[in-house]
Amino acid sequence: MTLRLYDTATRSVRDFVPRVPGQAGIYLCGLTVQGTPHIGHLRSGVNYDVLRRWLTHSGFDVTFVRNVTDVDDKILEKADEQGRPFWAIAYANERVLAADYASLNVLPPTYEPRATGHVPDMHELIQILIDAGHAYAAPDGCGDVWFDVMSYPAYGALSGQDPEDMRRPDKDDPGKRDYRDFALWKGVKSTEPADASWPSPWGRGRPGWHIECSAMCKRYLGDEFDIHGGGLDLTFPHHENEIAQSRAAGLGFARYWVHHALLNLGEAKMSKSLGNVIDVAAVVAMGIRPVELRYYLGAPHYRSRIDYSDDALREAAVAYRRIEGFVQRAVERVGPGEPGAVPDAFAAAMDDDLNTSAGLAVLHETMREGNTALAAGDDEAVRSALAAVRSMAGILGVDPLDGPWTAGQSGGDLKSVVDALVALALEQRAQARTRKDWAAADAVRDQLKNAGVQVEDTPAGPRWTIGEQH
RNA sequence: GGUGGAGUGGCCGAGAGGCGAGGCAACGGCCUGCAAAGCCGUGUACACGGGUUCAAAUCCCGUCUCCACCUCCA
Repeated sequence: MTLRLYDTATRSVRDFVPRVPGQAGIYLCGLTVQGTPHIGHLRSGVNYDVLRRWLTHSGFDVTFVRNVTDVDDKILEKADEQGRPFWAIAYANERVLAADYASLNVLPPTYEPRATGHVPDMHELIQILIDAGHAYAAPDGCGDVWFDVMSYPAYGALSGQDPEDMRRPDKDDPGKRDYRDFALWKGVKSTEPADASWPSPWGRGRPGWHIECSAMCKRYLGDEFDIHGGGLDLTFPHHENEIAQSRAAGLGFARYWVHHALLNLGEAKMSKSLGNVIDVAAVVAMGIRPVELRYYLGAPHYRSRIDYSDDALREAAVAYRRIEGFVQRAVERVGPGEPGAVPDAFAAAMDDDLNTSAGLAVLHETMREGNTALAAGDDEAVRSALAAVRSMAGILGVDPLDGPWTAGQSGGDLKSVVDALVALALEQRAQARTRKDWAAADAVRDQLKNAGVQVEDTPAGPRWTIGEQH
């Protein structure tokens, strides 16, 4: 079995053949840190984290690079509004992003380069393009450098756009030769802060948006690499421009283009400018834990649009708690064990363009067998179901026993104190039950419930959990 | 106007020519003092209108509705 991925460039599902056998280089367009992330942004991180985990599971040595765009028009705008340095704003937002990713168990990338740290790499690439006749500095000496779109015949191939059909903007930039040309380097303007510009052969300025990705791909993944990912909304112009720049500069660039669908809220994609935004904090305020949010974001296929709703999110949380419940009960019975091999059907689903929904169906079926084994007291079957469930959940990044959600959960001293108190209460309940004094027994259970402790009777005696049912 | 995509049972959500993915909810049953959890069973869904085919949710034609991109955007 080999992984098959949908490649935007060819509009087809293709076998994944790495450039170097056994290795995979992935570049994911990260965020422009002009604000704090919402859950739509986070979907991107989750989707590619699953791709990365699956490749790793499949035996690949994965180099995963996700950039941070830390200087752009909007960040400078915010800096101006707030009277703070642009870099302070960018970095603060980057920290929130990192914390959100961590809370969702999105693994840190192999490297996370920032645009501002790669200005010389960009200059190098821009000079190559100028020398090759694919770029030019604006004749008025303002410092802008433009890419000459019509000099690159394949322009539009990735996104299926015909340059002839492209809308002409209302106002043309006077420095451009053609309205389709895009900026490689932006000359500093008098209104912009001095600390947001860098020297260059064409005058002080800052990076055009697209060039940073081309430069960082080259630096960390080489002239040609395996997979370039990003949101569907980046296909044009961003990725189209990246290809044009890189190929025009003689680089092989990405061999596969993977785009994930967006998350909509109320008939439009979630975005700050529309104000239809939900972030991790808002989700947590609903009583949904980050792991449950991850399950929600990762369960639909990555190329399917998610129409966000509170109800769907809550439902996903319930589904996840079922998995968690099985794992807890199984662990109580046979111990955590180790994540084991993945069922063939799961592997087939994942190899089929990362069909996480079909994979989840396999997980649920395995879990049902595990529950049956639990009821039958077949420890061997419980062990193997647990191992399989854990490894499948692990690939999706939601193994209940592995992730930031397990940190501090054992609770140390507090846990043993609670354990003792609950045991005391359960002992009274047991005595009441022996007397068949159901009212007294149920009163104990109800009181525990009010305190946040759920009691369930099992063949092996009562077990209790804290605060999972809602 | 151009480009790409979507409309699946009460809800979420896979599938893409032929045995009803999976989850949530509901109902019936088993288990239980009761409950919870779990297990078993029940639903004949594929926007609409035509067509191709022995067979269509899946292919073709047309219609409607929606989304994304063509400007910054995960």
